[in-house]
Amino acid sequence: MNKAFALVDCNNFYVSCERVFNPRLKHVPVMVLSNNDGCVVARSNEVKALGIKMGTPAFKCKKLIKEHNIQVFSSNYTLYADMSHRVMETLRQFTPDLEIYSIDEAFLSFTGFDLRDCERYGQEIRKTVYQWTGIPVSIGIARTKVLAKAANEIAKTHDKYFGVVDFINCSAKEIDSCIEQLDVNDVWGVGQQYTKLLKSNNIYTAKDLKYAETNWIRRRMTVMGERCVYELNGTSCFELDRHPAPKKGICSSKSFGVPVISKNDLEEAVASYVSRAAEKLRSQYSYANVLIVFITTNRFKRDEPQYSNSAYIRLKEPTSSTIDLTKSALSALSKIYRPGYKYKKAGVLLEGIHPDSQIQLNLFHSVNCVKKEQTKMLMKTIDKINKKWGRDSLKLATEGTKHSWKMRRTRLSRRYTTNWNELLEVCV
DNA sequence: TCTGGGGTCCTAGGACCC
DNA sequence: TCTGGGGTCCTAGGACCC
Repeated sequence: MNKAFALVDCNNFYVSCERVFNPRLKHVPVMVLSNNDGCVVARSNEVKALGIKMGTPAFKCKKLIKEHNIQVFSSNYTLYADMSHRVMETLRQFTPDLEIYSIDEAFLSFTGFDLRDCERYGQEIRKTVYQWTGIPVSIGIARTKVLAKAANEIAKTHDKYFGVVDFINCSAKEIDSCIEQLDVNDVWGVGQQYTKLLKSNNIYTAKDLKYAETNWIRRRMTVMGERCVYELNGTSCFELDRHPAPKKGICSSKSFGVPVISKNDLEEAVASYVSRAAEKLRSQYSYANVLIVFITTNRFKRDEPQYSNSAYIRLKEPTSSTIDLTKSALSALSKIYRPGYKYKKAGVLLEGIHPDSQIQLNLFHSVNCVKKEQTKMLMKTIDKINKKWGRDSLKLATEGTKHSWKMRRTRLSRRYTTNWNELLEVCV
């Protein structure tokens, strides 16, 4: 059967989340910053119109913020994650056959639907998501994922389509004239490097790429590039990924709000990051046997002494215990820590990840099965308590309590949907 | 003063195996 | 003078995504 995909993408997602609970933000310029209030990661249309690019450091747009009274927010991931969940659950009402692709995007399978009605389905979805969650979305519908992405891009940038672009009921000629307006950089899978390469070879738009020579594309952009060209031509190469595989690598890292100098502070931070990573590891029922710890100074401060290093540890035995992982991480940190530097960032990576049902024990390492079982129960209990009473209700002492290095979030909105003390107040 | 965080896939090359 | 063929696994590096 011919496949059909709809890509539902939330418009300016983080900004839209802020607007749901603060109507005063409608029709005024709004932006959301990354961790540490560092870079711009979400912009309302008004901010986009001012020419502020995604990823711009906040301090570089200070003047524009003041001039245009841009409303600025720190990232409120608790709120965004909960709103995302609500949007996805709403989409699930239309079909259980969907892939949650990112915090603000999902592919829906329309295969088997009466495809003459695509446009109407799209409008219905848009209306319902807005009514139930307050989040505006755009929808692209096509025979392949890459084309659905392209249709979505067009829906988002041209008001005349009212948020839904359906390529399935378009002729090839109509599709061509649409994707001719799309910069090749806006094609899913074409990033900065490939854009440079393509443009220097006279491939400027999505349409140019569609008709490019596939052998050349394969040679220069690997098999992924070739698949992308096929998808633009309507031949589906990427399936709906309904059950995402467990992660092969888990990373937890963050920049510090203030430069960190003391080893003790660094240890606290690393222990906290291990704790986050181990939680993620256990939530997908896996063990890891490789741990990497890295620390680095602020690379933007050229006049300050620079140092960065990482330590790789192959664990004697795979584990998911925060206690075991923390011990290894701290001994790794000791090896690379050098006093006298101003550290800006630290992180922990877990690799060599396998399901906890397929664990390879070490022949030369005595196994204390009772202790193993006890640790497993302990971790389970900690996870349960933290789930019920909030993150960090129970943690290792090594993680510290002061966290003087924690990230800066000076413009944080409330956790309107997940915390009783932060509910929206309405004055009548 | 101030520059994010967390992932994926593909390829080439080396070590090693029979 | 002559030096196989066919694999797997691992790692590093480079591209991409949101």
